[in-house]
Amino acid sequence: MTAAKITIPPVDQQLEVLKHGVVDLHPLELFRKKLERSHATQTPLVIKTGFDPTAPDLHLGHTVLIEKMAQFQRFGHDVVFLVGDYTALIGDPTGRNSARPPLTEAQIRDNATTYTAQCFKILDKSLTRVEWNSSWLGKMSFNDVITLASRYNLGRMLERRDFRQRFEQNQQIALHEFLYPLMQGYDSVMLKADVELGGHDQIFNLYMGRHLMEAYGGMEPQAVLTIGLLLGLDGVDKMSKSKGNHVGITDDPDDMFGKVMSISDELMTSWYPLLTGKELDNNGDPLAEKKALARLMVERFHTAADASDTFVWWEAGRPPRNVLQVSVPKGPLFSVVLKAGGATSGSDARRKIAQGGVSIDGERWSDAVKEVPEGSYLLQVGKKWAAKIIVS
RNA sequence: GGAGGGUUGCCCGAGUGGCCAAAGGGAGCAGACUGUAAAUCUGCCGGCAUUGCCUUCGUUGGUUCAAAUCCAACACCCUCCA
Repeated sequence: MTAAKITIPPVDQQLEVLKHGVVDLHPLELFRKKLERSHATQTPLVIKTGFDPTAPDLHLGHTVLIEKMAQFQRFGHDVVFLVGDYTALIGDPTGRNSARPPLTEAQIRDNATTYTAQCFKILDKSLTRVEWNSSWLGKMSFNDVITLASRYNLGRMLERRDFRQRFEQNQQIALHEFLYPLMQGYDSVMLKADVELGGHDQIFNLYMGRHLMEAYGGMEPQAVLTIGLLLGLDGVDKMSKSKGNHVGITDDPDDMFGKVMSISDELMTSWYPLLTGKELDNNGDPLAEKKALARLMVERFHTAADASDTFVWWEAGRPPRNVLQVSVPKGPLFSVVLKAGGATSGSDARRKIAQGGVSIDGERWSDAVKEVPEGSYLLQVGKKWAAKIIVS
């Protein structure tokens, strides 16, 4: 154990922090008992959290969970970042109404590498144990799989809402999808997990871990702890990269700031406590609160300097950055816009011009075929794009 | 093995012979407005082009003056019965 130097504090001190933001902590008594034993013997608990490397980047939704892991870590526990590289071959059916397309092993490798690197923006790398579940799942024989599968039954599998719905609606459920929860549960057996953390939608899979730990030779089952899910920017669905409603933790500062600024006031009330661990002051100025949150996020995943830089940029009305210098041949306006990179096609350029989105040296041009004379200008297309052009 | 349903633009989804570059929604883009990249409103939303032209509705071929729409074969997907 690498965490041996940290003193594990008394139970109540830990519980107070660990319970914050938790949706479900079950069974509480068992959890308490584990903490007590751990404190008494100064033996870290094994805290398991699995991540599916199905998309290459972590987003704010993941970070809520990772923050929770960090809390356990600060209390001296043995935090395991489990890369579900093998389970990713199947794809978690959670929340899905159809089977996921399989990923190639190479994709999974790449994704997992960036995942683990990104999570160390929050976790202490030296205290984090990274495990890959292919290291045991990949070695199982068909016999082992049969044994595993025999520990559960169809009826209980169909208790799970995703499966039941798909089953009742006559949608396809590929047989291997049933294996997913079993595999995730088996990970807990192999890790001898004391606690598994997950998003609240993972509840079925987490309980599977408890079930299998008991089924495999009567281990003490893990406690499960679920976290509220962070909604996506749309305020409707859970944040996910595939829905495109996410804030990636590698998003550049401007983008990150802007995305946070775009959320509704209503969404703010659920985001704020999840991301800051503090309650939102409902009497505060909503705009100022949101700017503060946006700034905090940039600071957390970039630097304080980035955060203040972005803030200044935002307050200045978001002038275009990275104004490139481009040389373009003389010609009609639409072709200049296209060649300077301000439009994706000639038609696109014409549209933008017609709609009043194009200006040269601050003056709006509306005639797409008017010749731009030789010289150098500042070309702006829309509010976010600009280039210094040299027409020759 | 048998029966049936499906494949439309970035996504979802109408469209069953001409009025279809293809309804509607979402996303996106431009503009207006605004405490906000929220909400709302307006317009755009295949490509080339200074009137017009070219390519698109799973693939290939066919019928027709004319096809996303009809026919045939093929591919892929799904459902039901066994």
